Amino acid sequence: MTNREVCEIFHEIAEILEILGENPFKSRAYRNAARVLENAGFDVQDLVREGRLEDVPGIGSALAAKIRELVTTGRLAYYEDLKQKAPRDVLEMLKIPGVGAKTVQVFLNHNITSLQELEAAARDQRLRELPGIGKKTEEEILRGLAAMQERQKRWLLSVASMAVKEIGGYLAGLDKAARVEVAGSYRRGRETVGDLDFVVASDDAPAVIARFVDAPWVREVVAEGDLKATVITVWGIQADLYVVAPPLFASTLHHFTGSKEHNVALRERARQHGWKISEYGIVKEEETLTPATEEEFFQLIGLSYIPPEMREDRGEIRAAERGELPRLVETGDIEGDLHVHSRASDGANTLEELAEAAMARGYRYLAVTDHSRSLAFTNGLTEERLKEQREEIDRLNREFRNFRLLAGIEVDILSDGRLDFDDRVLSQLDVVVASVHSGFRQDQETLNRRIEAALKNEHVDIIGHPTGRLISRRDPYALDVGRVLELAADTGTALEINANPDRLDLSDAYVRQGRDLGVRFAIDTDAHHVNSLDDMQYGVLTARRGWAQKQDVINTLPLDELEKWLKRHGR
DNA sequence: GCCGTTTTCGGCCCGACTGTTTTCAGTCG
Repeated sequence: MTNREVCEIFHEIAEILEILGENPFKSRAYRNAARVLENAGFDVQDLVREGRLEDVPGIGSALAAKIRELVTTGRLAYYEDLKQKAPRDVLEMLKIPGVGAKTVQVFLNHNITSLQELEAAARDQRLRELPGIGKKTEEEILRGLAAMQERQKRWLLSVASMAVKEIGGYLAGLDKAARVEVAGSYRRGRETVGDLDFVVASDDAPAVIARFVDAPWVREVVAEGDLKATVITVWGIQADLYVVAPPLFASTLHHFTGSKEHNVALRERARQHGWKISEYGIVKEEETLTPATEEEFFQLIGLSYIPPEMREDRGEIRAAERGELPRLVETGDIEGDLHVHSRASDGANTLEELAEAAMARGYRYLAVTDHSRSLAFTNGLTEERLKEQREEIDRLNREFRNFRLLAGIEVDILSDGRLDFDDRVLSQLDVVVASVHSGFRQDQETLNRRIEAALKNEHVDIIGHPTGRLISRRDPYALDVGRVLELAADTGTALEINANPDRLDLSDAYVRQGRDLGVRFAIDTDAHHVNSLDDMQYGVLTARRGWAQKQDVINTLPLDELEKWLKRHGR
């Protein structure tokens, strides 16, 4: 029983309790405990073994007993009972927009106990007979049922980014908009976002709202009020707009940047001091303070500035109280990219084009790391072709000033754990990235052996996309990542934060875990085209979400220090 | 169900929008 499995069960229990009309604070307690476990750096099984469950804030005697039962028997009688009362199909009803626990209660009281029955009742116009439900709600439910698949979708950061540029540009162009900022999970740099939130400062809210719902990229207006509006865009992604008077901009921006958990924790803390926090500012002793900036906002409540990427209630508030927040790595710290492909394997560009693009981005170096021979479908390089490429790189480097192409390889970690080139070949290269591209379905033991062999090879500098996941398309390999992190800290091998928005691998949570162990990272784009060099921003966001600092990331090093690191790195 | 410089009992984050109501509950972020 993993942390994640316990969390899922707790979340489900919380939903069932709400539908059953139990004490709302009880379901909150389950949710809260689930969230603590999700973000925890520990394994519940260890805590159970060590009898330390109750030391975890949010877990008292009752929840501890339930976790113990789950971990030791794999089942939970209480949960089995609850499931009888509200089967999964009923919980699905909560996913319909506008339908919450109270509405589901009404359905259950009128013998509507499945999505099918719900749809039938709506079609027969029987729903509108129920208390608190009218014609509009009935229609909304029918629409919601039809769009359920689509609406649950989350969007990759790269897709959201395109929409943000368009919408942000449009809003910024409005006369009445004094300030425009994107908020929400996009601003926090989450790997996927469910919708987009914009905050605009204006003295004329109605005018801004009117232009927003009337924009050319609006497909459907979901809600329209005096201060906020919600639309579905032509790209399918939902966009929310909040318009406030200029003095309230910073408070509102903070509020809608979230996360929800961060906000709740912050308000809870404020309440303990006798203050009150809302999007309208901070109330201290009857006086409402409206900070001009987010920096001032945090200052007013006795905290140092918490960057958006850290606002997840994962310990950032306590760190800010103590002035112990890390100084997160920034895009401007990046001196070069250590994993890109050229035309020699499956990339699109020549070495010159790659070098030029790197220099245009202010980089001091770029490692060309084409695939190795065994990846035939990528036109992987043989030893001979690798040698030719090295010669061309040497020739080009003689012409560059303040820039260096590094000769590298993305060497395949073969199914049996050997590398695709022997040590003699690898030792002649500047940078060696080792990655798994086959045998994804092997068992955990085998996969760990393969990666561990690569980590222990003294010529390997970086493990590429360490867990192999593709966001919302392919799960990670069955890897014990904890063990990989520990070994990487030991051997001094860097782990990649692959910046490709489909990968973001390592993920933010693993970065955080690795950082605490002293792992070094390389933020690489794995670009197959010069345009993808710009993906670096997503990798940096992920690193920041994992609390990584400049010194945790090897490609922030100036060239001479990087070369020293590549030669030694801790061995 | 948790928790305690206000508490071992009585609290537990805050406000806008919508629809169904005639003053508010439910939902959402």
